[in-house]
Amino acid sequence: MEGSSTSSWDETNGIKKGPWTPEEDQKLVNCIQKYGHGNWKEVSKLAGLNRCGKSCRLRWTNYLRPDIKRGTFSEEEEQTILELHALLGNKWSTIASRLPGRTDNEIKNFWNTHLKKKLFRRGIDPTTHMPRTDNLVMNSLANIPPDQLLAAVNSICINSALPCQDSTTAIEFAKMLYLGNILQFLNTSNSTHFEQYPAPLILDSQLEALLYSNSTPYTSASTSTFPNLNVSQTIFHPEVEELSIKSNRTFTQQISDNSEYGTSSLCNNYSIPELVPASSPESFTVNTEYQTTKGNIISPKDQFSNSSTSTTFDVLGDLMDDEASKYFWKQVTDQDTSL
DNA sequence: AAGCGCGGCAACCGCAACTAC
DNA sequence: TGTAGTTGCGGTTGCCGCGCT
Repeated sequence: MEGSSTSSWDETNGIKKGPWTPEEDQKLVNCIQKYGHGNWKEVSKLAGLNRCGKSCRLRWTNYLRPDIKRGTFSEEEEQTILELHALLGNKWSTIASRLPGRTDNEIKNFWNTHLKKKLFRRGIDPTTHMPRTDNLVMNSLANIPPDQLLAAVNSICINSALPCQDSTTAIEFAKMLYLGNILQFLNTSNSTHFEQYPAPLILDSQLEALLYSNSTPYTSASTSTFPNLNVSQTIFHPEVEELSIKSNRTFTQQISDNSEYGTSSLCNNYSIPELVPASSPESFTVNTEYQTTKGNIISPKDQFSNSSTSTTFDVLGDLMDDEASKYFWKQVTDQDTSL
């Protein structure tokens, strides 16, 4: 690598590469303060640096410029980056021009190391800013009629329990809430309103605390509403019940509060945009051809692998139980609350 | 204490766009 | 109009520090 002491020199041109020393920085700053930076090749010469002009420019613009703001990104900056990236894509310099004191390189790094992962964990494809369809969750959801899926999620929210010690069941609950959020997103987003992101997961820190607290579960298992889901029904702990109901209201209320996206509207009109494949730029355009009443979501065969011959709850059951999805759901429960 | 793996970030590379002649 | 030089941009690399075992 160029950074090591032995490889910091371009053997063919005698040009130094790699990390800058404080002395080099000082030379460059002094030179630019004195002469400005019209021609970077000249700057390098005048400063007495054995660096190419390009390297000098990079060092100045990304590190030495006096107006550079360093440190962690604020919430506002983060939001701006998300919004601009949804609109512009990887136009880092353009995004940087909207964030005073931030460089394109800094924003790019921040995106690649933090924001991309953050969106990914929220079930959003970082490239398209649309719900991800590259996983089992979305593939399975695509084959479930929206009204049945909505009913299923609502029913699960009402009928399921929140055991406090069993992490497996905690994951089960996370699945339900996650599905709810996906549905919520699908019903409130559209291709032109790029600022819209999924509402923060219902699985907030307060709920998480309850899920993982050491209190004894109120218990106990009875028949699940959904045979294939294997979700045990237990009696609510009063505190948990309150939160669960609140969570459920958060989900359903937002739908019913807005007549345009009301439950009836959802069920009758299927105002759910067609799912899009992950990471394909052309998928920015949301297909607005919706389903006919009671019909399955029709997805191109090359997009979704699951057959639609199974029942709603078979598919949902598979989704909930499939071993392959364990890692995904573990991530949801482990990391979503840190968003 | 040492080894290992991983994430963050500075810096480089290659290509495209721009400018001057 | 063609060419060479310069600048800007986005993708990629690899060092470094930190946490874990």
